Amino acid sequence: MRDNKSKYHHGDLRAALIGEAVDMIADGGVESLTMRDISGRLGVSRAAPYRHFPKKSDLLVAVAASGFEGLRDRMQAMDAAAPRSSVERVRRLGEEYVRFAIENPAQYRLMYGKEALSRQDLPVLREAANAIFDHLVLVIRAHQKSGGIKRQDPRMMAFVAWSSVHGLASLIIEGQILTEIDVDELIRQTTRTLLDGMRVHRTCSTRKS
Amino acid sequence: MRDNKSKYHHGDLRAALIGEAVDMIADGGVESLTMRDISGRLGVSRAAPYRHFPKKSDLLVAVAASGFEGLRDRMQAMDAAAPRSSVERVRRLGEEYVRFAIENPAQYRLMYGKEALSRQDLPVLREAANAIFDHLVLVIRAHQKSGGIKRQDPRMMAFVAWSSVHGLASLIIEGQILTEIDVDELIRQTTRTLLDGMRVHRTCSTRKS
DNA sequence: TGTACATCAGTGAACGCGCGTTCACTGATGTAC
DNA sequence: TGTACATCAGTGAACGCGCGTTCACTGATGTAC
Repeated sequence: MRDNKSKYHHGDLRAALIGEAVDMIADGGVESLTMRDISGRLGVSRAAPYRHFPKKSDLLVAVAASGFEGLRDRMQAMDAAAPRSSVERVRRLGEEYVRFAIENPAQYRLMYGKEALSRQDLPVLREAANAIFDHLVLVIRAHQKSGGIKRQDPRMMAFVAWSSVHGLASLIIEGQILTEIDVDELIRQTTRTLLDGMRVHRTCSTRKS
Repeated sequence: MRDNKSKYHHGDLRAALIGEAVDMIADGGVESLTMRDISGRLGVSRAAPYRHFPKKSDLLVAVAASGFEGLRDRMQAMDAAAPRSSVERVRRLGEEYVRFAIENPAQYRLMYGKEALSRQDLPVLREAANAIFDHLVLVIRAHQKSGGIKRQDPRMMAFVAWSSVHGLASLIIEGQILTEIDVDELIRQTTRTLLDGMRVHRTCSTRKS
């Protein structure tokens, strides 16, 4: 594409920048992404990116946004793949979430961290993140209707579930899990504990508070 | 102390640096901590800190270390406060952990994040972090002996528990929890769900896998 | 179909800033005699 | 108790680097007639 063309006009520098940025932060984290470096890698002058992203943070926002899109697509695809029980839906959603984070650690950090971006002020990112959370709420609500789960505020329960998978994802990403631990097994145990904990406990369980 | 003394020798610049660094990252995050700025705040020349910390990262390590100490002390104090049931011990430990993170967000991020520090290579920090994790394992083991909990690898269960509280702490710290949610209630729900999920489920529960 | 021209996406060099860190130095302190 | 001297913890100025970003510019593209 770029070979048989004059190189003066890149073709789709905007998309190329986002793609390269994703690769770069995947390799060395957000702090390794510099405007000078990314220009060099794409064989373009240092000023060129500024045609598409007036500020560096705008590029980072685009990277985060593409991350949210990717995660949303994966979760929706997973959920639409086959008709399943509501337990199974929640479990698979959680596991897919963790898997995404493991596969895209730096991007995940960018999406849910505070460091590089002030997500609060950015409606675009806010909506993207909310869409994913809302999907979780939806599935949990369905699980509640199926009857095997506590009838509490589904948003509250969604936060509890999110805490669990987000925490697991973070610990893995940040290298806090000891090597001798089987990560796949840990993921299974985590989702299972979560689902057991959300379930209605009948006569045999003595609740504390 | 510094008033009635000559200001040439600071007295305990090392400790003052750590203290001021904690304050600075509490205010504006790790990225707001600069060697120039911290010198100015302590009324000391820019080169002075280098007498005590040859590199900036050494100061950050000290800050993280003091964070681990603080967290460890709080957890041990909480655990030693009064004789309690093993459920209650696990619950309180979890809640105290989250509370520490909420009160010291930037320091917490420094302790368990990868960004600023490469904890892997630093035996000091590694041990400090392990001490805290080991305490959790200890309490979980005790809870297992009391009988109301699954008899799985306690380290695995500790990771599941840690995921839960670390995730909750992270979400709160990073501002991901919607304002309309009652955070205290969320903390309670999270620990309760965790404890319920770890419990042995008898006849009334149909386990999946 | 050919030409004039506005617009757009690049170039290459440079600016300016903030940062970590270093340097030769100097004032204060502790200790041996 | 007083003095000589090694050692330690500061000073103040500067170096050098990498970074985001800007500037006047130029080549390519699309469109009206």
